[in-house]
Amino acid sequence: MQKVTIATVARRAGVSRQTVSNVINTPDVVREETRERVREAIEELGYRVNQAARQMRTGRSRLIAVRIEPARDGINGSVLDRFLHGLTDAAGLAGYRVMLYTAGGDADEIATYDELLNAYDLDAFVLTSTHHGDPRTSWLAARDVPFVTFGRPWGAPDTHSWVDVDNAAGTAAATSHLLSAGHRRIGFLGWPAGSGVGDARREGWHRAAGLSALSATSSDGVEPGAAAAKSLLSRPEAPTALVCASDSLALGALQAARELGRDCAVVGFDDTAVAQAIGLTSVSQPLAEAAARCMGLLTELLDGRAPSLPTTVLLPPSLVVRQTA
Amino acid sequence: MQKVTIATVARRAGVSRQTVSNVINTPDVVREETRERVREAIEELGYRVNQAARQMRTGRSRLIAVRIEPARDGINGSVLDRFLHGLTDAAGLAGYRVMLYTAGGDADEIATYDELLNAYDLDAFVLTSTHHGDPRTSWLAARDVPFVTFGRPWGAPDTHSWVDVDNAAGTAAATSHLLSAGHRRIGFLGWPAGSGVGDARREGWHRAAGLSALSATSSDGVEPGAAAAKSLLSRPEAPTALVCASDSLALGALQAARELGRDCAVVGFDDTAVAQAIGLTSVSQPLAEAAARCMGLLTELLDGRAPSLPTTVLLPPSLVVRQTA
DNA sequence: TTGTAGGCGTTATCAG
DNA sequence: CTGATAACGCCTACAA
Repeated sequence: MQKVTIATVARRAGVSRQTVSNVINTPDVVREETRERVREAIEELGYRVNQAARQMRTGRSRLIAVRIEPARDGINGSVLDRFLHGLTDAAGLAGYRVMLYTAGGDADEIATYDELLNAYDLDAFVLTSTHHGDPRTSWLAARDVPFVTFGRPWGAPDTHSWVDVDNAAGTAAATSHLLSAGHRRIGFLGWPAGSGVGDARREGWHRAAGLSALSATSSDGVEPGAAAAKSLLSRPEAPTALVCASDSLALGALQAARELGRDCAVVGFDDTAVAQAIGLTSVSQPLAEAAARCMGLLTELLDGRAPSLPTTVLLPPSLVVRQTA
Repeated sequence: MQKVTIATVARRAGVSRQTVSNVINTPDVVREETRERVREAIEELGYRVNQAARQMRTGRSRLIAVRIEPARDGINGSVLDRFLHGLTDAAGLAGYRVMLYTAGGDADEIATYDELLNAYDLDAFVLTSTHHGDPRTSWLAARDVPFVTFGRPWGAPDTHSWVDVDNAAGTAAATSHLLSAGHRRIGFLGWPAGSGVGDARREGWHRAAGLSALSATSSDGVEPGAAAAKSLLSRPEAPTALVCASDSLALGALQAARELGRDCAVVGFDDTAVAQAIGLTSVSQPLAEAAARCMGLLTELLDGRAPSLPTTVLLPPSLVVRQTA
């Protein structure tokens, strides 16, 4: 099977190479009849535009890059993977492909940008896990590289487009659910202040639960969560329900309650595999939609019809009610 | 910042473009001194080979493709993600990049191969989730497309290179561990016969546990696993320990034992986040190593120094002992 | 509406 | 060992 180029198609359809190119890139400029004939030839020959050649001419690769992270504590790591899947789907629909890379830290990641940009002419980046003082966004912005972030620019002005999930709304919904189930003392188990995501999750609970409610903080993980929950449940006026900043913490809370022989409703966050497996009520992020919206913003950027102001998208999470609350 | 091409470097180093190319691709053909001068120029200018141009010349893209699957039941889905991460790492080290795609089924996936091959000149594919009568391998083989599979060719002869984890050894190790802990009636909770992976996991247990041992099958999942475990534990001569084909099943078994008020040791498979979270003893697959070996086989294939016979790699899993066994 | 003439950055070929 | 030349497949002018 010989390689099929634009010339092969042209010969088959009895037109010039240029006409074939027009049919592909600017169809409306070609007469209906000719267009049809060319399309048939393309079909019959199974012709596909060669990206490398196109890229060399246009300087665009139709490739976008995303970093794949190691599955950190494993329990919450799957969030990124579901996002990745959604992004690959959405990119494919828009005629783009997703390229993966790994990086050890921000500096390492920036070096990778440089390489990817120079060697592969990447069209855009999707950044995840944004954090306070993130150097990646400013690097990209300084070079006019198109990008969107999944996660808002914590502590920085909105100088670029982003998509995020309304974390506060998630914990607020969880708290409301507990309130309407009759709970009156609803506690919060979260991370130490300073992480944007963690603070937002606390704030949503705080708003809905009222001032008198108890809270505790611990680093993420089942063990630390159990310890913190235990101290919370041992106080006078102990909460009868706990909203947690992650499924890991929620699992810890569940263990603490069991060990103490206490009945305590628990809600987690992220609706991970663990939550599904053990019947933990949890706040679920709309990851496929988030990915699709990221891709949508990106195509706007790449097609040049970018709005003058950066677009921001805040998606509401949903509560998945199971046995624990 | 102007675009830096091979010509820029050539001018800076005071040599011809070709010499620069030689320094990059066949260094030993250039005189030491010249080579050094060119290398300095490359360094100073931050020059990077343009993949698109190189690809056009050589027909090779230094890109390999992997399918990303939706996180099926979620609980076991993370296995593929860890593999993906390892592969991205290994590929980067070997100078390759990983491109992602999704597909609804085998036919859909084959159509994607065709597109990826034509449009992006992909160098190779890594297939996961091989199964009986897999049409993908024969399609690729018929077109001489380099590929390796993570998962052996079930029920077919070894006509291509593959990497797999020795599933039977994993369950055998789990069983031995239980035996040395004093258990004498060790049961197995697995999937219905027919899936290569499931059959291998059963066989390893069977070999180590002996003929008299009990087993039950159910589809994967916590609920089905609990039901099957319950019936197993209700029989006379019920097992005192259960080896399971997955962490989902193991979790079900744990629930069943608790509901029945029975003490039963349980071992899962895959060492997923759930196992880590709840302290489930589980068989762990060396996914990073599997990915690295896949990449190793691939580079052999791509560098033309492919052995005449396909290479097969069988990796031993390891048992992660936690509280449940 | 269609055809013709470069050139994108590399590398292979072949002469010096 | 080094340097000139052509070609990979496509797209953007420009001319017909």
